[in-house]
Formats: sequence, C-alpha cells, structure tokens
Amino acid sequence: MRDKLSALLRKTAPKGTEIGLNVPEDEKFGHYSTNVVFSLAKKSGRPPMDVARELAEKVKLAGFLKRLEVAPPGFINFWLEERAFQDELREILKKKNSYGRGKRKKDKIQVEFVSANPTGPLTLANGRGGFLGDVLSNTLEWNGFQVEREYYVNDTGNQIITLGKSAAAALGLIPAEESFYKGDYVRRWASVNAAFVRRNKEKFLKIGQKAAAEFMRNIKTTLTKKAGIKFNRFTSEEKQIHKKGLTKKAMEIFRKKGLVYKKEGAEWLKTTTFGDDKDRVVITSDGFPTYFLADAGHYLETKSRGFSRKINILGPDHFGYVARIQAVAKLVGLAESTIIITQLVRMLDKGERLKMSKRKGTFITFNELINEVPPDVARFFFLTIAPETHLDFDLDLAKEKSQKNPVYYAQYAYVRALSILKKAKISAAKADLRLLSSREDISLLRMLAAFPEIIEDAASDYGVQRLTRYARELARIFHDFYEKERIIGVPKNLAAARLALVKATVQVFENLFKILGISAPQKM
RNA sequence: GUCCCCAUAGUUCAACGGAUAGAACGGCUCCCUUCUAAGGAGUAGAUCGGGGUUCGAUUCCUCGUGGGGACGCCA
Repeated sequence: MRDKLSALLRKTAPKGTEIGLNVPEDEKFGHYSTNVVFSLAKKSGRPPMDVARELAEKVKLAGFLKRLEVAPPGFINFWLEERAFQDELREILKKKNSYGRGKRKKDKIQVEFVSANPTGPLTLANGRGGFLGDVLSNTLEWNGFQVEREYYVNDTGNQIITLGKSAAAALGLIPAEESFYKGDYVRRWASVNAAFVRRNKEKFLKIGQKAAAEFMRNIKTTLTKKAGIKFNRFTSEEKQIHKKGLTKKAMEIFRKKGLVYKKEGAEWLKTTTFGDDKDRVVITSDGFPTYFLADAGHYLETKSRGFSRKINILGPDHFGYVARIQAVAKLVGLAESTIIITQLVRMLDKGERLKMSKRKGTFITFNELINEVPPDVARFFFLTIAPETHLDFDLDLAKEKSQKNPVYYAQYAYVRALSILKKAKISAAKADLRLLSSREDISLLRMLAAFPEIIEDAASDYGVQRLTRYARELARIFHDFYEKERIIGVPKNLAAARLALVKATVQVFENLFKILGISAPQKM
C-alpha cells in the first residue's frame, strides 16, 4: 500500500525528491503522512504550507485515496479507501505463505555470525549474535535476496595452541600461565582425554585441535538443535583459507597496491589509509601469517564466490577490529560491507551483575540459558532489543514470569484466531469484504497490510527488533478485535467476511513466526 | 591515556530529524452464563546537565557527568 502511494508522490513531486512516508500513531493524521514538503520548501525558499497546498492540488485523488489534508506546519496526510485495505486482504489470502515476500533480487549477501572460537562454550553475546544473524538472514531472504549464513571457524593458530597448552596445564604437565583458558570445561576435557594429552605432549596444536573439534560439536548442537539457529556453511580457517592459498592471494593484492611495508622484521599493511588508527601486522617477524591476514583471505573468498555484500555480526570485544576489516573489504573489492557490533549481555542475579570472563571461566553460557529458558522466550527477548544496546538479562525474572513474556502474548493471539477457524462452520470463500468497516475491522486490516512494509524496512536498515515489536502490536490489535467483534453467531454475510479477516491474521502470524524462528503453537 | 557503545516511566526496552515520546512488567480501579481471561477497559508515571545546528532535536554536533567495553608481532 505504501509503495502505491509513494509511486504516486514520486510522479507528482519534482524529480529526485526523497519520498518519506510515515504511519502516524493517531489516525487523525491519516493512514500515511509525508513530510517531503519541508525539504522542497527549503530548496525553493517558500513557506512550507504554500508548497504543501500546491503539491496536494497536484496529487489528483487516485482511486485508492479517500481524501488528503494539508496540516500545519506542512504535513500532507492521506486517508486510503477502505477498498484498498479490503483488496490487500484478498492479496493475503491469495499469496498465503508467501505474503510479505519481496521481489527476487540478484544480490547475493553473506551474513557471517557467531564465529566464536571453539576454545570453549558459547557466551550470551554469541547467542545474541546467533539469534540476530538467524533472523536477519530470514528477513533478507524474505525480502528477495540470496543469503548465505556463515560461521567462520578459527580452527588453527595461536588460540588453538593456547587451548592445547591449557589442557596440558590442567593435567599438571606444564606450568599454568596467565593467558590460558581455565574454565571447568578445559579440566573436564583434559581429564577425559588424559591419555591422548600425555601421548602427544609438546604437540600443543594437535591437542588443541582435538579439543576444539569437540567444543565445536557442542557449539553446533547448542546453536542448531537447541536454539534453532540455521547455518549454511561452517568455513574452516585452516582448510578453506590457508590450504587454498587465499592468505597468499590477499597478500599479493596488498603488495600490488603498494600498501605493504617492513618494519622490525614484520610485514605491515597500511590500514591507516582507510581510517584505521594504526597499521596492522600481516606477517609476523617469525614469518607466520596473522589471524588478520587469514581474515583478509576470508573476505577475498567471499568476494570471489560472487557475493556483493557481506554483513558481519561481531561481539563487543571485536570493536577494535572494525576499521581494519573494512579496509580489507575495500581492498578485495567487496561492494558493500557492514559490520554490526552487538553489545554485551549482562546477567542479573538477585539484582547483582555477574562478572563474566571466558578465560577465567566465570560466566553463564548460552547453553545454560537455553536449558533454563524456552528457546522461543530467549529468542524473542534478545530480539526485542536493538543490537547496539547493552542488555540486562534477569534470569530469575525470565524463568518466573515466563508466562507473561510477550512471546506468549503473540502466540496466544494466534491460538485464539486458530480456535475461531476451527469452530466456525461457515466458509469465508465468497465473503463480501465490504462489510468489514468497523473501527476494529479496519485497524486489524491496516496492521496486516503493514506486514510487507515492516519486512522491507527491517531488511533495509537491519533493524530486526521491528519484527518483534510488530508481533506485539499485531497481537494487541487482534486481542482488541477479538474482545469487541464476534464472528460466530453474527449474521452470515458478516460472519463470512470476518472469518476471512481472521484467516488472514492467522496467515500473517504464521509468516511472521517463521521469520522470527519461533513456534506457532496449535493450542496453549 | 586513546577509542567505541549506552543514558528515556519504579524496572527492562521502543521511537527514517516530525505532530500529543510508545510498549511490557510492576502500582491502583473495573470486566469471565459469550469464538481459549496466557485476554480486555481505565488510571498514575520519563527524554542525565550545559551550549549549538533548524521551521522542528530523544534523535545530529560540542563540552561535561555517570555506567559498560576495547586497545599486544593474541584471536
């Protein structure tokens, strides 16, 4: 609906005008409202009200417009014909489980998320990134993009060696060091695999890789089986990047561009050219490629596999990494690169913040959270909050009050709607939709019609919290409708029309739940 | 020390630079012979403090205050 209106305005307003359309809170400002006039007025130096009146004159009342109004200081508000909403209802019933999908687009987008080092269990921030990546990928897919969901596995290098050493130290074979991983999970693994560790003493990479492989299996189970987060590809740093020579290729590109220099025996990349605060080492003085160079190889791989866009979701500890990654993205020729840094998740325990550290092993794992809180609840809770906001998670509250969690509110609305469909003995097939004209009917229709717009918005600004918020709003409007309007027991024609409306509501809920990755319960 | 994120109702969070700042939980008052009350109706309650940019600022810039985090030839 918005697209029709915005097309109409685009035809009328001067070329190149950005058409911004809002949905006002209060219907007295219309179904849609625009503020384009302000920018036009500024350009021409004329009073906004004059420009608004002139533009409003030109926008001939199109078939789907009921009326429009110029409101000070220069808004134009539009009211659509009820017929437009009724047509949209037909559209929902026709498109069914593809209602809300955007046009197919050629762009291939890679979404990389979680990518936690397999040196231990997942943190809550990893889980947050997991849900975000999962739903963002779904959203982009619905909007018509081709999406690959990737987990980049750092399965070699120093942190794996450190893991191997940590296991050896846990058995008392070597003295412990500050940098070692000290969690219970290391001790547990080491004692179960004590024979292997002893047999391979000094081969720390080998020990570390065996441990990492096992931790990786646990990570996969938690993410995919328990939390329902989907991945298409687990990319191995060792196998897919180093062994395929991509680090070398990346190095060649950098050399050709004259951006590499030697200093103190190491080789440095001039990332400062791209806004980084200092240059970065790519080859150490011992002659080894750094993790950063591997990442460059990884970005090169993404580019050469045909992706025009990459979205990388990182945890808060990687903030210092953004500038150099963006430098690399540019160097390998990726058309668009976005990095989303999710902020910390803090756990509250009886009102107190728990300090969490992976190295020290004092933290609540994502796995523990998923075991205690139903996945639907955890997912919805994490996704309601914008990623750049710090999140306080009160575990007691989540468990205790889980019945009151907004996810149940939405699911309950769905169940209520389903229940009507089951009990109604009439058909909605030949309903006369013109009968849907009460305030509650129209509010619900409007909310349903907003669904494609929400997806479009979320896909363009990656604001996934729009979807959970929409779920709550749709539920609220439906509950309200349910209280005030009856379906079963009203005159047949009206009942049929309302039934069509309920059917459409069920459909939109199902599509929405699918994108959000939460279940659509048949009863509660 | 340098850099990043955050600051909105008692609490946890929303709000492309737009009109009267929205929800949820928690308070208080009502509503179940009616399609599932895990629901509905009502009520009280907020933009950290200075400056600036403009028709308009919770949003942008700047200074400050308070919280969280990152800064290794680790990843």
